[in-house]
Amino acid sequence: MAKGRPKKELDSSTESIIKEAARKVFHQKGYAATRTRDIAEEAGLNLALLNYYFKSKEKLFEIITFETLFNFMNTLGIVFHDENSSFEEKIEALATRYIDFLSNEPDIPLFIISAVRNNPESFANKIPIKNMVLQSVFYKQFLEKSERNEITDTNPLQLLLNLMGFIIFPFIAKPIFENVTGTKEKQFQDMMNERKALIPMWVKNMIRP
Amino acid sequence: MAKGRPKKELDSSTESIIKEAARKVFHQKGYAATRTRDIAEEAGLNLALLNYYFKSKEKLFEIITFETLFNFMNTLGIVFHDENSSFEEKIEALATRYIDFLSNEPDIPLFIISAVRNNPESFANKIPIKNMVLQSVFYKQFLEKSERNEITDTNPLQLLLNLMGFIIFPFIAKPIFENVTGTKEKQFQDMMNERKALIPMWVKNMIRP
DNA sequence: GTCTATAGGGGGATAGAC
DNA sequence: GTCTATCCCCCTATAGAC
Repeated sequence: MAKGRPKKELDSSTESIIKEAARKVFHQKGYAATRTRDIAEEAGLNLALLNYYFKSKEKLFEIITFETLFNFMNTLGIVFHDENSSFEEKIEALATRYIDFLSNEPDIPLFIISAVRNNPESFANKIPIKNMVLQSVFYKQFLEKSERNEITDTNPLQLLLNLMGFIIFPFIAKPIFENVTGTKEKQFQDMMNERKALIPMWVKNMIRP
Repeated sequence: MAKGRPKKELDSSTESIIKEAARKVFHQKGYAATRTRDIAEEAGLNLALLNYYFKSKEKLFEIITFETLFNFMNTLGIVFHDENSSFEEKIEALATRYIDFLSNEPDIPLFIISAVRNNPESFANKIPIKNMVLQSVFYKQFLEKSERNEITDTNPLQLLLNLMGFIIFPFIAKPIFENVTGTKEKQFQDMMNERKALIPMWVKNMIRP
């Protein structure tokens, strides 16, 4: 375990150090506002090394964007395609996993949304997200429920939007929310953990009031 | 009506033209990614005029940010403080107004969120949003309902988060959503209009399942 | 591979003519 | 008030020493 080279990341090669630094800074500030100097400084390395390993700021950004997006969507894919869990279990798993994930990396939603917005076409081509959702076990389970009249005519796309909104929106709105309500970091986190149980309930009430 | 000078905007003074152009470009691309040259071009005017009227890119951005934020929060304030409407009516009014508003200006949520994120302290000082929510008629009506046991112990902050998420999240997620589901502009807009009636229902189910 | 030094270009801001 | 021309800094990228 100590000997076998780790399959990914966390090795201390210069390349990985730069990538980690780039990830951090890009996630925080987005493409336009980050300077390559910020990344070099964050990495504790010289600016010239970025170009040596990654050719340009843009290439480096593309790599980070792809990995971030893939990572994010993969979590969704794994849960959505699980043959051995019920519809309800999937919702609970999704809420729990993503809330834990986003609690550690709250900048990711805004980063992804901005990246896609600035480059919608490249996004569509790189990751087969369409299939990830519309051909998932989750989606099929929803349609089956609907056919068995266990659902009071709810548009599945509205449901999907709300489900993802329940999970993601608080992290996006966090800075404003904390300002408006006077909530502090810890309270916010408590609320997010509360939502792991609340979201499945809300979704249930939504499809079967 | 034609003679009385309009109280605000839409006059064709150079200053207003620049501001409108700045609003458009800043909303679309954010601070870091817009060049003052973009704004000048959008306005059909010379670059030097921006500095003549607004001193610097940063000052111009501050003005746009303040006005955008004020405008957005004001809509919320008006609805939340209405003494003559019920709790349920307020939710419906909020959904309808904001969905119409955001349908015309879908870039605003992301703009505001990014602006606040990059400058949280200046945000808190400029607009008394805290009072706007926590001392609103809306909030009081919620607490009264809660005391009369018309609500099955729902955290008001969770409700607030969900209500705003129902309205705002779709517009933030729009580029990704359209990609993932293959939805087109018109379908998306139909879904948003559908939500004007759905949101009050969802909220109702949330506090009284 | 890693550094220092610098080229090269872009973008915010201003001088000065009209 | 509005324009053209230009300054000058900052940032990305690269050349070249070690």
